[in-house]
Amino acid sequence: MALKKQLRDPEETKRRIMAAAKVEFAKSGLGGARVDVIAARAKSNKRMMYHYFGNKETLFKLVLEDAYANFREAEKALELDHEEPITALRKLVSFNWNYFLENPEFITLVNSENLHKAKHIKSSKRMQEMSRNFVGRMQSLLDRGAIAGLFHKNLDAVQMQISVAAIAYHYLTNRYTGTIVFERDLMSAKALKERLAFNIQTVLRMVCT
Amino acid sequence: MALKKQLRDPEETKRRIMAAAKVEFAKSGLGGARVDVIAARAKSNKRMMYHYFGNKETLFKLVLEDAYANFREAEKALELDHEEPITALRKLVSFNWNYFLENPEFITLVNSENLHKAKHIKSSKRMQEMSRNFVGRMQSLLDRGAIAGLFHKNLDAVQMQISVAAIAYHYLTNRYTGTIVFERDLMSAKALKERLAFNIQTVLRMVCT
DNA sequence: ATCATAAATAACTATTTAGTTATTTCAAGA
DNA sequence: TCTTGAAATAACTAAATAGTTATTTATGAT
Repeated sequence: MALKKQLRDPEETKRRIMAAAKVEFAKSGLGGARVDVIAARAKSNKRMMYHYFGNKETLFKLVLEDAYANFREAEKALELDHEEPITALRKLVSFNWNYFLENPEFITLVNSENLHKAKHIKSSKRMQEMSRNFVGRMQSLLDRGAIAGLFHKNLDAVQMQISVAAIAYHYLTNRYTGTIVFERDLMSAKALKERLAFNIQTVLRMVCT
Repeated sequence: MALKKQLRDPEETKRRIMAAAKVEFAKSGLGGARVDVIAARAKSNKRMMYHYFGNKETLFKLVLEDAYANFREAEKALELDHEEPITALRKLVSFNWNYFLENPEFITLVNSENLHKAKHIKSSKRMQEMSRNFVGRMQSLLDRGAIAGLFHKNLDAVQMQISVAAIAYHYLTNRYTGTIVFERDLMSAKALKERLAFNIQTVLRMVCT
């Protein structure tokens, strides 16, 4: 009876609260999120949230760390060190695009944290550990490309990471105002396909000799 | 006595409320902003805010439209049609960077509006009018560059506008989480100078033959 | 079986908040 | 100088909200 639903299951309850909080924080930001909404969505209650997480901001911090962890894990799973540099870069640009597209809550959580000047993760050990190898992977990709004579030398890995994220993230986070400003449906299947192709082209033009 | 401060000055009161609202909305987002704080900062009171603006969301809409108007006006004032294409593009990239740097409230206001799926400006005539010529200016810049044989042909002006904004906006809006993720001070004078140079290089590599 | 403990729930509270009412103050035109 | 309408203010209210208290209920160890 491994699948029997327990009436009392602290781990499962915590998980449900975290999942509900992620939805609510993503939809309304930290300031706009309501703990009653989180409790109701989790099919739990406020007392459980305060019991397991202490307060709203701690819950937000854990949800955000979790979102970063998922993103970093997914990126690591690409295993791009085994790919030819140009293929690896194409895959990395596509990965960023698809991840932000499929996980829009990541974007709004990060935006919300920046509105609060990153106070929740400022001294988070877990965040630091997650980020460590992240730039390193881009650096070794750029190094391999440079050695092969494919890429420019001395490209800054941090600037590249930020730019690869930027051209995907910015398009998607500002999709709503963008639709008005540009009087164009930025989210049609055709538009999305075109933007991804444009982004790949952009990054290759940035790095290729 | 043109400078004499009037005790009753509806235009000046409206202006003060708008200015105060801009600060508060930029700092806390629409959801986190407090009308009491706006009234106090404006050295006015809530009743005046409700009298002149009706409600919090209408005030937000006007503040946001105003922020866009200022941005568009500043861009138009560059008068890039008289510049040689590459110089014009350099100036446009620099303008975007400096504007976002010097007007951080523009970024947070736009982020807040996107969290709300652009509901406040969705049917704003004023927004549409402001945006009209904006893409056109990029298009004519790209056309002039292409005709001179300097730029690639058939570059999409909308994709270019989004990308030029993205590489500046994303770096600056995510400055706080970025500082943690990259374990690097992204806002030192040196870092800012380097990023601007990197962005100019990026855009030139995107478009130049 | 029963007992101790942790999980779960609902009802409650103190505070905050957007928006309103009632009242006072100023200034321009008659 | 008096009157009138708009500008300004302060005190208020109803609803919402983060966090708490009091209580019940299930479960695993003995």
